[in-house]
Amino acid sequence: MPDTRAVAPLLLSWYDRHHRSFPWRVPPAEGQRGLRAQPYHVWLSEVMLQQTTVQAVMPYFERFRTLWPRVEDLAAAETEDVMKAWAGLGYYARARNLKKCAEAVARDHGGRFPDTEEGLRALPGIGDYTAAAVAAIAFDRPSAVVDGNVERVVSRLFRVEESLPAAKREFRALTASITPKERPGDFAQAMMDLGSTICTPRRPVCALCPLNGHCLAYRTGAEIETYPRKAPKKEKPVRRGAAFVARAADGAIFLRRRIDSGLLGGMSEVPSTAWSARTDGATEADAAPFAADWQPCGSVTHVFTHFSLELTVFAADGLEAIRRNDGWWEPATSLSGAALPTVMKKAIALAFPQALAS
DNA sequence: CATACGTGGTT
DNA sequence: TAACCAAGTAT
Repeated sequence: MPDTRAVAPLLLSWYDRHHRSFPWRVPPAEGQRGLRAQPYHVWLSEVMLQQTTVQAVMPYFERFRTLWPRVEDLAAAETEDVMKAWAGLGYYARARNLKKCAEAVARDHGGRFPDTEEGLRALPGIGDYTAAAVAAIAFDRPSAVVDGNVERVVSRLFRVEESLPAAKREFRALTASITPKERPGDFAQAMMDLGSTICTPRRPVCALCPLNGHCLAYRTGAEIETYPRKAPKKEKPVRRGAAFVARAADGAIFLRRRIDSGLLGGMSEVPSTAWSARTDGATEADAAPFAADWQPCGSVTHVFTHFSLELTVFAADGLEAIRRNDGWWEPATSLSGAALPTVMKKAIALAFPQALAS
């Protein structure tokens, strides 16, 4: 077994020299002087970073912080504006829960985030990972912060043979065994930095790792890339459907709002048929939301987490923007700022290449 | 415990 | 290029 006491000092020393800088972070030197990142910023960044890359998150984080500087501002915002600001980041339940969480903090906690893992865990959109991360980073709690990076580091450090997701409990216990009471927030961020820059999924740079002297997988000559062990994945089915992009004479595009639950919940869309597993290849101009001169203009493919979608796109142009109760005509000038998920932007761009240029 | 839930980048 | 991956959560 690795010497669990030796890990944290080595890792923190490495972090002091090699930490990455982000808008939501406080550098370790300032942390040592007692400065802490704002819980609101830590929480916002952690939610955005769930299953999402730092690069993708960066502009969204800055945008949210500008639009809503405090959690009370976010709590008071229009949900539709939050969805618009989140559009393109994916996993839209996060945006809905983000708003609910802000409201709960403002209403039930006087605008202050709970400072314990348990208190945080009870809020919408905050699970085991985020509760532990916010508790450690914002409130100096020695919680076991386990994300995908940490699972990878720990699985190699201790050469864990059990597969994910069954190994979750073991990873949590092992992480707790190396988490220090001093600087737990820096330790958590250091583990994640190590996982994303040194202990990478493929081609890890073990020669530069501050923990290589204690890493069981490294010391025993194991095939390091094969950790963590994972259960085999299921293959993605293909679903098909049709989308109808209607443009008025003034350039407005007809949009609808999807129901709050399920895929792309609460986001905007162009009228579409259901997405089925049907493979007969029929076109369905007759499934259009209203009568018009619908012209087929090709198809777009979009890959979701658990299926691929092939969307046949129909377009109609120069329509009279008659008022309808099942949607609205989004003006050309505001279309690019609408709450449109990427798949819908693809469909609109195929029908009218300049529509989203704005 | 398994499944639903986005998107864009990398290999 | 198909596969894999990225700071997970809710049900």
